[in-house]
Amino acid sequence: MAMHDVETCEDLCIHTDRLEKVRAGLPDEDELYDLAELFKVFGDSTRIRILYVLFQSELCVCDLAEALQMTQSAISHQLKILKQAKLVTGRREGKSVFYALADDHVRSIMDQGREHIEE
Amino acid sequence: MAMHDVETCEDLCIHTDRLEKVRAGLPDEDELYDLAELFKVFGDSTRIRILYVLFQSELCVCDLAEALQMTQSAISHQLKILKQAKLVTGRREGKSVFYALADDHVRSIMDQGREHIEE
DNA sequence: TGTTCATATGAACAATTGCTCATATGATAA
DNA sequence: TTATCATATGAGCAATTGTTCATATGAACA
Repeated sequence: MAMHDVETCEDLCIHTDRLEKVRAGLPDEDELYDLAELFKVFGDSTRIRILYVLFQSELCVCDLAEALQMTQSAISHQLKILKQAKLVTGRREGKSVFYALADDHVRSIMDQGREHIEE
Repeated sequence: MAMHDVETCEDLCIHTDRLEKVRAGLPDEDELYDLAELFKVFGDSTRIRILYVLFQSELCVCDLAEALQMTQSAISHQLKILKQAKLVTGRREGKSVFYALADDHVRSIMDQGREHIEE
């Protein structure tokens, strides 16, 4: 047999019919990338904790820092990421900025996650 | 006023009543950590693409590598992570190992994510 | 048995990430 | 205005992560 592409295994292993269907059914590359970026935001325990705290009450940055026993700066950096992902919203009130969950998707995504963990 | 804890902001900012309720309502530290770990698994576009491919058909490692145009080694490493998170299962058939989605949580978590992105 | 082939895995490296520290911004109050 | 206070942000660093490369494992078959 002649030399074949080193990136792929033997012909017997490749199920060409399946691969065609699979490629056709895949969403856009961009959409999958964005989806991964979204889950990356959920993939940090500090941010998860912030979101869970906001489930219960909107809070200012300072209160969040106190609740989670973390630096104001650390919280602020993470809030920026959460805001960019449209998971939280900020509302200015005097000197403080109060943060709250942006919508119900946040809650349902996290609920699904917990269900999976509990098996 | 006497010197106060530099880690917290002024007393006026701390909403003690809210903080107490919030702390009481938080899930275990461990559970939140595990949840973040789960989302971390979804937070990579290679793994997201693997999962989407497996939505449509179970495939062996070699086929996955071909479908996503990636090294067998890279795919294998990622499959290990997906398997540890119980998102996929492996089934040996001769020399090949066929991977499939572990359960329906995977699909619903990703659907929720896509809904959020589409706004 | 020994060979082949699909898969798994350890080490190494580059890229990314979360925190800290210092400082900037921007609103409030004197 | 100037001072104060809550928040935002840039630079730097340590830790984590995804890929590659080389090699190990383990099942099938001669």
